[in-house]
Amino acid sequence: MRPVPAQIDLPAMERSILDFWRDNAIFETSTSARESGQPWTFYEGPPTANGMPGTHHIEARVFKDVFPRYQTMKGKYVTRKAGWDCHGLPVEIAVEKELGFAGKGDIEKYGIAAFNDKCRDSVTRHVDAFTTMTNRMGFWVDFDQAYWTMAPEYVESVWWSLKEIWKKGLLVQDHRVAPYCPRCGTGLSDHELAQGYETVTDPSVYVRFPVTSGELADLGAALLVWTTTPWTLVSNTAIAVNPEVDYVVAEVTVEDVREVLVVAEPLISSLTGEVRVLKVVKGIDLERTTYKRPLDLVDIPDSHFVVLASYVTTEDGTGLVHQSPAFGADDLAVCRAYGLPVVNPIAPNGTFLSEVPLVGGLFFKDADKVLVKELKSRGVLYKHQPYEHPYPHCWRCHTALIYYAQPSWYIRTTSIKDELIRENNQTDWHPETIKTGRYGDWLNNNIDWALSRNRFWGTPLPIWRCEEKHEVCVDSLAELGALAGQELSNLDPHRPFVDDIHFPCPTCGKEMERVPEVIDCWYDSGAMPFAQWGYPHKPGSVEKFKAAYPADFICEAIDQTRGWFYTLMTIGTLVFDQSAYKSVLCLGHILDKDGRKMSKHVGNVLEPIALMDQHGADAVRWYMLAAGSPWSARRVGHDAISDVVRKTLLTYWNTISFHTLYAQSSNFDISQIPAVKDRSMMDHWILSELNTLIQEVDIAYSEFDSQAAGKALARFIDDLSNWYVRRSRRRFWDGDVAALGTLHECLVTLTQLLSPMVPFITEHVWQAVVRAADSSAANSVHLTDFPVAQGALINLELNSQVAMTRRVVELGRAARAESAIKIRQPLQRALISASGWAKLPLDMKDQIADELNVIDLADIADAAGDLVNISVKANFKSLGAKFGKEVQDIAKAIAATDATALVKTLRASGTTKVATWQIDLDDLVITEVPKSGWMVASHEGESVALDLALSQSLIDAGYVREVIRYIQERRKGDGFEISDRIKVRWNADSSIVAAITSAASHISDEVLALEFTFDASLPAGDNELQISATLVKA
RNA sequence: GGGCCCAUAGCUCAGCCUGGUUAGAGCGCUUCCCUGAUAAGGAAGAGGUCGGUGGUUCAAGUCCACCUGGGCCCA
Repeated sequence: MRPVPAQIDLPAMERSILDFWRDNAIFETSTSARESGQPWTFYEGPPTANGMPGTHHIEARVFKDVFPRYQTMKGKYVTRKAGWDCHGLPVEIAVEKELGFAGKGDIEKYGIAAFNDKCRDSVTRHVDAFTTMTNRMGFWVDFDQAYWTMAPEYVESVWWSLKEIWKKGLLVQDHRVAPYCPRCGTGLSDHELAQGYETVTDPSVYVRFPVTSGELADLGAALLVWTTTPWTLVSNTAIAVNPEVDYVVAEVTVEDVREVLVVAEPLISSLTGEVRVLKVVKGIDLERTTYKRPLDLVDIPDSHFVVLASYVTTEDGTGLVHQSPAFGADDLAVCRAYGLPVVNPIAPNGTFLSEVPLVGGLFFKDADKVLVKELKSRGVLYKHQPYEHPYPHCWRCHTALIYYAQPSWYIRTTSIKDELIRENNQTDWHPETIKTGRYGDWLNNNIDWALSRNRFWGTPLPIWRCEEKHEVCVDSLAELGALAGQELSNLDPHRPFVDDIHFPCPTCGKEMERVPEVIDCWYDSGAMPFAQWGYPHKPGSVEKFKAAYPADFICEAIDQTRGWFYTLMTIGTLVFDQSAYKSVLCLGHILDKDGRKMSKHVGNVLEPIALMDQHGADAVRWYMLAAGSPWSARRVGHDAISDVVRKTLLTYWNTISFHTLYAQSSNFDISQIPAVKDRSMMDHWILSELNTLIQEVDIAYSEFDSQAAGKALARFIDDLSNWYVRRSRRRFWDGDVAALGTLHECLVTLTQLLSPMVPFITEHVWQAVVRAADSSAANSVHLTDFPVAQGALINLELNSQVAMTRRVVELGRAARAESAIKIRQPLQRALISASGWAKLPLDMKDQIADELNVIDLADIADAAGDLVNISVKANFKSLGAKFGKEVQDIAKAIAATDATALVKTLRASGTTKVATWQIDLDDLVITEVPKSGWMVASHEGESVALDLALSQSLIDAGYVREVIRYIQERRKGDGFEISDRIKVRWNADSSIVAAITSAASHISDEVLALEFTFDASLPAGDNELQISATLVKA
């Protein structure tokens, strides 16, 4: 067995393990060896390669690593194909910044081909950084087979799926309301939008909309509507009310002028004057009520009635919201549901179309003043006041943005809502609350997927159109080539090259050209289950796809609920009528040590490689997996990481080091380990705990609960190190092969159980300890099978007895500390009170006596008799269940009763009456402590009492312990090996010489002395008993 | 503005589903002990208005409502 140093430099060790894995192709072997196993499918959510990796990337990647490793050990065939998300606005923005561009115009001037080349370069650069970090952290994923969403075969696969959707009629062009800068003539992304909010003061107007049908019309009522954008009234199409809200029809009288207005009941205060409520109507009952619009400047057919919309609130305004679908996303969605037309009287430059009366040619914002005046003159303006609110402006030119309907391509996901909900119900979410919570809500309120982007670096939308609006959707370069009558199989399927392909319309013969948009890059990543194989075009892809769909496991952070989790499920359901994954682990985010989100701007980002080089990748991994709930947001800092390392990983390491120390000195040979039945109770206990642990960890891993696995493993490491090893030390000194063998077996299994979480240190241990002792062991811990629990070795009673033993020892130590008598000083006896004490095996009682350095142990009940003080307390849990609200009175009655007599009666007869209540033993919490002369420690009904009386023989025995300890310390200080035999000459204070001399042979045995000679000429030692000694190797 | 999640010791977190009267663990700090694992191990102490306010209940960290702060997603 190779010697294992007591200290370990985790980062250095990890580098050598990385070399070992690479040189011996361990990852490749771990999967290829399982090729005949049942597949267990993992999908890698591709990181967007638009920036450098951060510590939050480690988080998801640790979880993506640990469960595939576990499943591999369980015999499953788990391939792990890497992937890179290459397209999208973030990449474009990074490149624009690099080139110093200020907008889309600059890109067009620069040339789309050249710009896209730059994007491609940028992606490649960042992929390298991700690869380095991924390797360093020990995430096993196959980079050689990685899919790239910008690869031609990937793009063609995406095209194929889009055509499938298009053929179903679910990929259509429609309007989309998006923020738009009328000066720059461009839409803005959300990201850009966030940078440009400014506080402005707009006119807010309350306007009357007279009802023209039904009972309300007979009353002469008008709907009262509030808006901060009077210019949108030109295109008023409908009025929305909340179906759940109560609306009042109120008669309002001001200076003898009387009118009837409708507002939401909670907002009745928006009415001024004398108000009399005529009736109350639910919003839902107002549906389709027609009204006369205040302005009739443009033609809007088949409209102007009340619609229902749950987004309408009663926070401000009147609870009736005017709808202008060209200028509001909510408005558009609501009006579309009612089949209302989208009328847009504003030109792309932000001015009203010239043919619009009154405001034609005016900039939209400037029209407000004119329109308010007009409303006033028409007598429909009820109130008018300035309103201050944040409003988005263009971050480049500070022009007020306009929410503006632009043509956009949609996937009609709303039409498969039921299927999505069905698939979601069959999905195994971790944590479960996401299924019905955040994600379920999102599906229930599903809106169509706005798929297109007016950008450059993305998968081009494969739709060609002629001027007659005939459409062709293309599923591959081959199909495109056939249509265009040219060989295109080597065409780069990106802009601008695909834009250059034109062909005659199959329907009318006119020339077709591609629509200008590219698609949302979220579609790219959501298409990875099939596109990673180039399905269905690439040879072999059909088989590969079928074997790996859907995934057994995916894992990302919580922000992916509307990102990848959604696009995967949606595309899968659209194309294959089945979600792309069965189980999904949804992680919380990583925050900095103060609970703030990590951002470059704040400067609190932890650089991942530096973090791992400081603490070790295993340390960071263990922290991510086992500290705190994976699904809650968690803080990460240096101190937090080094804590968990010390506590768990170094304790594990110390145990390994201890084992090798004694295994080496006694030539430990695994073939000599005795059968389990021939081993001691301690061995049986730790093997019982070990097999319990296997079951616990197996279940935890299979349920994706790394925290539970980590907790169980940490507890076992503590049991092993701080109880089994500690209590068995003498056996290790003696080279007891049963003890060494048991510890070895525990460490082998423990190393395997730990290996998915901390693959480096466990590999190191496997090589240095396991393979060194057993030439038949696998080449790597990661090539082993997951341990199988032996039920026959689990003994729960033994487990709980040892747990009790440890609790009693803890109490004893507390009493010792309190008494100020050091543990080296033996005591005559201790009294124990603990349920189950009588049945405790002698072995364990001996251990307690040994730990506490006490000669006799006795049950408090037997030994103490009247020496015991008994106190009782009401057990509210059991009393509450029986007597309900009377418990307080019973508790008082119990407190007033003589405790000793009460317990005596109860112990004799099992039940008794306190005042008028019949109670039994379970209704009391009994604490027994000895009376004076004893040192007592108690906790939760268990007590240990120490007899502090010291006889001369006890004191002498204490001296002997002092001498033994002194010589042991000298052995270590003088640099003797643990097995060296020595000769000792000693001296000590004259008062203790006799006691030591009479214990000479015992002392000699303990310190491995062949000679133990008193020598009065030695100078007195610098300690309380003046002990001194010289040690010579024998 | 809306939805969801979170808030417990100086720090990192259990406990909450299923309410029970002394709220735990680890780290850190102070003191002490043990030592043939020693840059380890053990004990004690200090440290908590369980984010706030109301409510339900004999009893609330735990259940309910609202509020505050943080996070995520969406506007």
